[in-house]
Amino acid sequence: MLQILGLIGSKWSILIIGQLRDRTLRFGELHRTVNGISQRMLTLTLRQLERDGLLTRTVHPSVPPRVDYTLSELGATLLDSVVALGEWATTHRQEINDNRSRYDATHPRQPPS
Amino acid sequence: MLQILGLIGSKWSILIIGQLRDRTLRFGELHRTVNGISQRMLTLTLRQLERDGLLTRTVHPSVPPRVDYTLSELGATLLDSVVALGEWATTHRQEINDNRSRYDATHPRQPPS
DNA sequence: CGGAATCCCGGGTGATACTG
DNA sequence: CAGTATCACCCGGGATTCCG
Repeated sequence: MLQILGLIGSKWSILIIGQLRDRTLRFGELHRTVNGISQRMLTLTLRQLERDGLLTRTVHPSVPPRVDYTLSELGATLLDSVVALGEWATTHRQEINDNRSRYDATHPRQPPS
Repeated sequence: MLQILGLIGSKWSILIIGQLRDRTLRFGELHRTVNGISQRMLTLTLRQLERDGLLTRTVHPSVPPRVDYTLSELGATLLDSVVALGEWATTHRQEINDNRSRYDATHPRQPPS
């Protein structure tokens, strides 16, 4: 259970699954569309998602190489929840940032001596 | 956006919010019901959730001390997504574990020399 | 193009002990 | 009971370089 949540927990997993919502994407396309992810983390996260069977990895034996990533059926069952999470984050982003600012203002880290 | 997802991302956040689904809990109760969390991580995660305004922390000036944690309105708006995620994890737990085993069996870490 | 390998740092996390 | 403090470690994650 903890491991399963750990998988979902990765913000990168959420973003990647969100990107594959309704289309197949290549490695480079994911790299460009997933904001701020490094090549390393993209590779590692994709491997993990593949291992868990949430997406399928298709290698086209061409030159130059081409690798496609598509949500599996299992991955698709996660879509609704993931999309909901993403929308929640977008919707309440400002509110949360405000809360953080207010909290930080009223809870000084180093109580003034 | 990334920070917001990072917040949700924590498996502990998901589990804690799930526990507070329909009731107020004390620190010790959370410690007992959230499987495998250390006291330290429980404290830190609760602080973070409080900072973001997802839950409210109420200190009762009694002896012994008593601290109650309750979902805020904002936190409640996350409930549906979080609960859905939890149910998904429970439902597909076995399937994912099978996928992992199969993957590991067919993708040796050290290719036999 | 789509990785794998290596180096390296910061911080996330657990264990333990102490406190109001 | 509900934390805080401290130490120590592991690993998530970036930067860089090399490969098929």
